[in-house]
Amino acid sequence: MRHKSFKANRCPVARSLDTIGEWWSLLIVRDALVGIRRFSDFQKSLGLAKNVLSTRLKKLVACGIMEQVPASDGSAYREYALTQKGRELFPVIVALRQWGESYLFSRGEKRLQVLDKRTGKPFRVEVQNGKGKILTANDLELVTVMN
Amino acid sequence: MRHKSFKANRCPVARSLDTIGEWWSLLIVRDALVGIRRFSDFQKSLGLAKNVLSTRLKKLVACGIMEQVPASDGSAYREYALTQKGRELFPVIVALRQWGESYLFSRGEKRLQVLDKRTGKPFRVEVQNGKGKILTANDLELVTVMN
DNA sequence: CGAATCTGGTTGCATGATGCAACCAGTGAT
DNA sequence: ATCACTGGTTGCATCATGCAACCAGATTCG
Repeated sequence: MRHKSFKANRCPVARSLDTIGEWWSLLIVRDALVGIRRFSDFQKSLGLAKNVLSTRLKKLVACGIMEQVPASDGSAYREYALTQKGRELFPVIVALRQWGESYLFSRGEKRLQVLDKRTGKPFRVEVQNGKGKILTANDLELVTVMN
Repeated sequence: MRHKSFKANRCPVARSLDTIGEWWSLLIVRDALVGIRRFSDFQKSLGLAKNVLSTRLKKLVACGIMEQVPASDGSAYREYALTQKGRELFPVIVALRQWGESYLFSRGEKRLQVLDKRTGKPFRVEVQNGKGKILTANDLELVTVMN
């Protein structure tokens, strides 16, 4: 049985997961964010089966997160590049990274990190209200709105 | 063949997805964040098979994201509550929500939204460096650090 | 108190998704 | 001209998911 789709769900979180919640999808976006562009490089970096990579890339292209572009080295091959829609998954990746750093590494373990190119300092994500006040899970209230 | 585990991966994003990247897991956390606590309420809200819900909840408890606590109404039943580790997935959920709101709804479509309880205004997540400057995907550089 | 119902699951089964290996056409390098 | 690399596709075995049936203990109803 195919697993359920959340495409028609009213909740944006569910729709997002429907689009990029499959195994590997967000890791492909993560790799793309740090500059990986070619099929074989994604495969080497991620170590996933080629058929699955193929399926995932097709879906990412189909939903406008990535696009196929001519290779940057002038060869006849093509590369995969993030669209604006794909680049805006950046906060999702950073939020996952931040949580993983906090809770899933033991002391002394090596880990990869991203830094601000300019300052060399790590990133943070914060949830804020309009005024720049930092919010936590206790501050939320649920409503339905029209787009 | 069982799908690959990222438990030993150096990348925090991969480890996070290993922990909460399965179908339904983040939606369970989303529901828990807005106050759902009981098995049957999760099932009603999500519409997933009971055996899968059972499996997911067990895993979430096993990895310290949720815990079983006595029912708040004094009955003999037990409820599921988020731990601190679970509540700190809040920015991940908000980031997914924000992206979904931007890209996955047509004009005029109804959608659920979360608001700041106090001000009634929507949340935003922002990626910042230490100084409060807002960053995008172009500002990042990848390094390996020791914990 | 006894029966019905609700809660929180478990078990079996059919089907879809994933990983692996083999294969293949077009491109590029020698 | 040949040989390897790139970017896949196809087939197969196994695992995960959804669905339905079932079940034990707690609660409610009469």
